[in-house]
Amino acid sequence: MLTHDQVVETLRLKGHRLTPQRIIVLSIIASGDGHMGVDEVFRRAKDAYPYMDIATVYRTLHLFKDLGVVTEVAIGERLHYELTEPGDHHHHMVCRVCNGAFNLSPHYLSEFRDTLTQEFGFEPDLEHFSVRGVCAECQQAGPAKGDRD
Amino acid sequence: MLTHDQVVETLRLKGHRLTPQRIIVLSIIASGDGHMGVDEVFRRAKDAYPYMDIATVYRTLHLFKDLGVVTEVAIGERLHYELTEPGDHHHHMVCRVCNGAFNLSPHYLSEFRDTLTQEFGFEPDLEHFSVRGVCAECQQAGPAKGDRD
DNA sequence: TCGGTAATCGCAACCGTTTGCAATAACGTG
DNA sequence: CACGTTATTGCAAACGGTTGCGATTACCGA
Repeated sequence: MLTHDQVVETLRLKGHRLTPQRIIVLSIIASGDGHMGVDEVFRRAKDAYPYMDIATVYRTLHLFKDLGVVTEVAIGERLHYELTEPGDHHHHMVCRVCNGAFNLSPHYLSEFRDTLTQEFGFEPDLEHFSVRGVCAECQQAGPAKGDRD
Repeated sequence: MLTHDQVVETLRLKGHRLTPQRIIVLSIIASGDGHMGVDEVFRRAKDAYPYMDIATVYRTLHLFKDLGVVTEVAIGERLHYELTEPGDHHHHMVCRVCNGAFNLSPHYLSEFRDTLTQEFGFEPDLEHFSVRGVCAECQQAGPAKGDRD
């Protein structure tokens, strides 16, 4: 997991300013133990700094994403964010029942990528690939209730 | 491709009403030669019937999707719709440069699905899978200009 | 053919997210 | 350390999409 200092360094290197708002958003994401929704980041950020605006949270998260500092994960319809783990690039399987996110090694996608490239010359964007479905646990717990959406 | 009568029959069977608005939306999608964005459906529908509301278009498209009459395709950030081709269930590769949508046989995904199921017990939702990327043509045309987004 | 009833509609308000803009403030330079 | 430049902010308006609601209307049965 990236350290606070590494993130600060990344900002400086790319010529971005180190504002209190960015530090707050960063520390909030770092303090969570996994992916976090925009609304939760905003709520906590506003606690820490009442003038914080939701637009700033969005802009900061997008900046961090572009810098590779945070990773975007689609949970249900909403995007969540987590600190990037350098050297542990992975995709996600997201359970539509419990909203749990499970890591998926890129290795499982390389075959698929190769097929598309070779068969169709199509170069897929798979960097932030995630696939929805139902995890093993929820399949055992849920089927009696009728496979509803 | 589904015929007008087949769609009407599907509506009746499930107890949905055959309103002018639904007929208009249906005929608009049927008249296009591929996927169509919500805004285009709305524009044409309003031409045909000026009171047409965007909410009605959305509700109608969602209904048609639930009934399996139309298929939803994610083009860029927006959803597009096309008449379902029964017996020709396929996925899409969508080019992020030209926004073209190319069909992808389910066969190319079955291996991926099996892997997830066997390795993780995860049952992925792949019915409306689509993958973004760059098509062969745009790769040849574009690289000189710098692989921008 | 004519109601009665519930599905559907148009409208307006709302949601989460993005964008334009003027005010603010981070940071390099002198 | 003070200054000027310019990225960044907070705010408000706009965006695409959804939802609640009262008015309308398709459809069934009499």
